[in-house]
Order: sequence, then structure tokens, then C-alpha cells
Amino acid sequence: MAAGSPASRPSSAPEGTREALLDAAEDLFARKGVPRASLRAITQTAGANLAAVHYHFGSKEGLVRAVLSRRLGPLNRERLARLAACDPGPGGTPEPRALVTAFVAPVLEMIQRQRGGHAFAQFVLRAFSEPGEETRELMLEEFGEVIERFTDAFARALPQFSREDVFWRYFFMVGSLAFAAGLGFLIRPISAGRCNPLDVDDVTRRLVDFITGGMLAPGSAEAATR
Amino acid sequence: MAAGSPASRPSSAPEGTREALLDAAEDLFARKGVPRASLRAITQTAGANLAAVHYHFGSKEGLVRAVLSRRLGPLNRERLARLAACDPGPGGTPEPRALVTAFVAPVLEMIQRQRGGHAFAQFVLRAFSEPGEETRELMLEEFGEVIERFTDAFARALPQFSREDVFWRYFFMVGSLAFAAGLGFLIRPISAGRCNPLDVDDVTRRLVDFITGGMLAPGSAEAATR
DNA sequence: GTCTATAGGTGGATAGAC
DNA sequence: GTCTATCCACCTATAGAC
Repeated sequence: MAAGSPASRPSSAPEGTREALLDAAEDLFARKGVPRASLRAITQTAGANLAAVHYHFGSKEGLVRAVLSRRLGPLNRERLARLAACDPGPGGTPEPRALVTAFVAPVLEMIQRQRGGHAFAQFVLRAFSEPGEETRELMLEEFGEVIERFTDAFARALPQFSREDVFWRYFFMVGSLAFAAGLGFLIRPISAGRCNPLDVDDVTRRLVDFITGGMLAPGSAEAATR
Repeated sequence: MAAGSPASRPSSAPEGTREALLDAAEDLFARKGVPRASLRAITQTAGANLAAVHYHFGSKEGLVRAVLSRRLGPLNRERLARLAACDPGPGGTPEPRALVTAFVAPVLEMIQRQRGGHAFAQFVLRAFSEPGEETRELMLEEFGEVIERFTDAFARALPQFSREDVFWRYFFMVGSLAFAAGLGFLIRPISAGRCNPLDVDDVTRRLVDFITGGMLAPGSAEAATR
């Protein structure tokens, strides 16, 4: 075991190359942005060869998609599982705060627990805000079921609102979460160093408070019919 | 007038080159992202020469900074003016909803009224989420006074909350606004086409409803002292 | 599956004439 | 202030040996 350390033999773990590439790509995409993260830097970090990217993922874009899917899949499955757990069944009315927590908490916990979680969250926000259509299509595929199931649940939890209202509020919820998750460190300069973004339980509680208040807020849109 | 159209004489308006470069850069940065917007494409769109960028702005990064400052300055002055208008003076308590409106409305109105406003909003969101330190520093300089004045006003409007609470809620407000302003079109796939992001008055009302509800939400963070 | 070598293209930046 | 021409670094992608 001690002799012939695997680290010195890049080709000793053929099945590890793909994962190593994904790890390195995720880190570099997040830290430098996709356009500035070169395949040379990625393959070098992964201890792999430049051509390996094209063998495993076809292209740089394919690598981007694979990096996103790898984490978003499990994350959204976790969300759906928590949603199912707080659903009282047909006829019942789910608790709005529980729905918000089921949506928000898995993201912030991933950021805290998984290595590179914060960088990944920032990467997801940037992937959304990038102009290219392709990445965004993948994202919407990835989030499709979550959107459908959660907006359904909120519609039942908030019967006083129209379906349109629910979609808009769901959208605002996504926004505050995405911003807080990807750019949480900005709270430091904003608060002149008085707030700590690293206390994830605290941030989760605060964010759930805020979003729940927003979801439950009385609507002026319908009232102001003119 | 008809003879010798200015469009065919790029050098006929020497003082316009700088502004033309800013216009073209803003559009291309927003639509393609900074790294993929080449100086060649920018100068060609502006009807200027490649070297003009380095003459006027020193570098591509200098051009980025100039593009951001040009719009953020007036926007934030407008916010501060509206904030001053809804401040009842020392001893008085400002209306939370009015503060939220003063913060949010100028952004959405700019998006609607100014040419390229939507693209610019998306560009600002991306500038925040980009890893580079330099751009973010400029942004925080640009927003510094707005942060200070608005958090002060909210602290007076919401005396039941600690200063820390106010900073966090201000941060969440920025998140939902930034996401809604920069990625408002995402409401279409989310709502399966049922919501319209182009009705700015409607969006403003909905967003102000949501944020105001979040700002006023009872806090569980302090209560749960554990 | 992994490697080397290279093709083929584009980028930001600059020198120097006008 | 504006232009042309060019330098040099870098990128993605691929061909073909092992």
C-alpha cells in the first residue's frame, strides 16, 4: 500500500478520471467562471489529460452540463422528499412555513456540508444569469419537477391567492434563495462586518422568516383593480 | 441633411465615440457576457476603431467599470431622492412599504423605460455573481450610500428588530429584486407561460407586496434563543 | 482509455503613421 | 483622436500513436 502510491500513477484508477474531472471542473468553474476556466487548467488539476474531457463529455459544454446535473439531481430529490413529508394529503392544507423550509433548507445545508458547496451555489446563480440558452434549458429541465410540485403545494397552502399570484411569489422565493445562497458573503460588506453568513442555521431561520412573510403577505395586486 | 449622411462618416462626430463605445459595450456585455464580448465586436458595433477602447478606457476592464457606473449613478441618486421624500424627519417613523417602493421602483422603471434596461439589469446581476474581486469592489462603492441610508431608514421603520435583523432583511430584499430584475423572463417557463414579466406596474406591485411582507414578518431568530 | 502534438481560430494589447 | 497592421498568448477541438 505504502509502496507505489496511486497519486504518482495517474492512470492507475481509470474509473476515477471522470469523477476527478468533474471535481476539478466544478471548482474552477465556480472560482473563475466557465469562460475563464480552461480545459488545460481543469485537466491539469484533475491529473488527467487534455483530451480526456472530449472523450468523457464530448465538449466543454457537455462538461458544464455534467457538473450541474451531478449536484442538482440529489439536491432536488431531497427537496421533493421533504415536500412529501410535510404534505397532509389530498384535502389537507400544508403549512406554508414548512413548504418554504423544505425548499430552502436543502440548499443551505448542502452549502454548509459539502465540500465546495458555496462555490457551487455561486456557479448555479451565474449559470442562470448567463445569456446562453443551452445552459438555462438544462437548468429548467433539472428543476421542472420541483417547480411543478412546489407551486402545486403552495397553491393548496395559500387558497386565498390565484395561481398567477402563487407563481410570482414562488419566483420571488427562488430569487431571494438563489441570491442568498450564491452571494451570501455579500452580507459582510453590506452590514459592515456585523453579520455572519457562515452560521447556516441562523441564515436558514432568517431566510425562512423573510420568505414566509412574503408568501403570506396580503396582495394589493388584485385589490387595485384599477 | 440628406446628402452626406453622418452614418457613412464614422469620424464626423469625434465627441460621440466614447458614448457610442459605452452603448455598444453595454449591449454586448449584457447579451453575450463580458468574456465573450470581444473588443472587436464592440468597436465594430460602435462604428469605432479597435484601438479607441484603449485610448478612452485604458483596457477592457476599464470599459466594464465605465459601463456600470454610467447607469448605476443616476439610478441610485433617484433612489435616494425617493427615500428623502418618504422620510418623515427625525423622530418620525417611515412607512415600510414606502421604503421598499423607493428602493425597488426605480430599478423596474429603468428596465421598462430605458433602452437596453433589461439587458443592463441582467448584466448587473452577473457582475455581482462573477468571481473577480475588482468588479465587485466597484459595485459596492457605487451602492455604498444607498446601503447606508436605506438600512438606517429601515432600522427606524422597524424598531422591533435589531440592526443585524435589518441588515439581513435588506440583503434578502436586494436578492429578490436583483433576481426579479435581471431574470424576470424566467417567470414564463416557471409559470408555463401564464405570467407576464413585461407588465412593469404589475410586477412592481407584486414584488413590493412580497418584500414588504418579508420585512414585516415576525422574527423567529431572536425568539428561538434555544 | 489515455496520451502527444498540432491544427485552426480568437482574444487583448500595442506600435507608429496620419 | 483615430486609424492600420501586427504581436503574442491562449483557447477548444481533433488526429493518430500507444
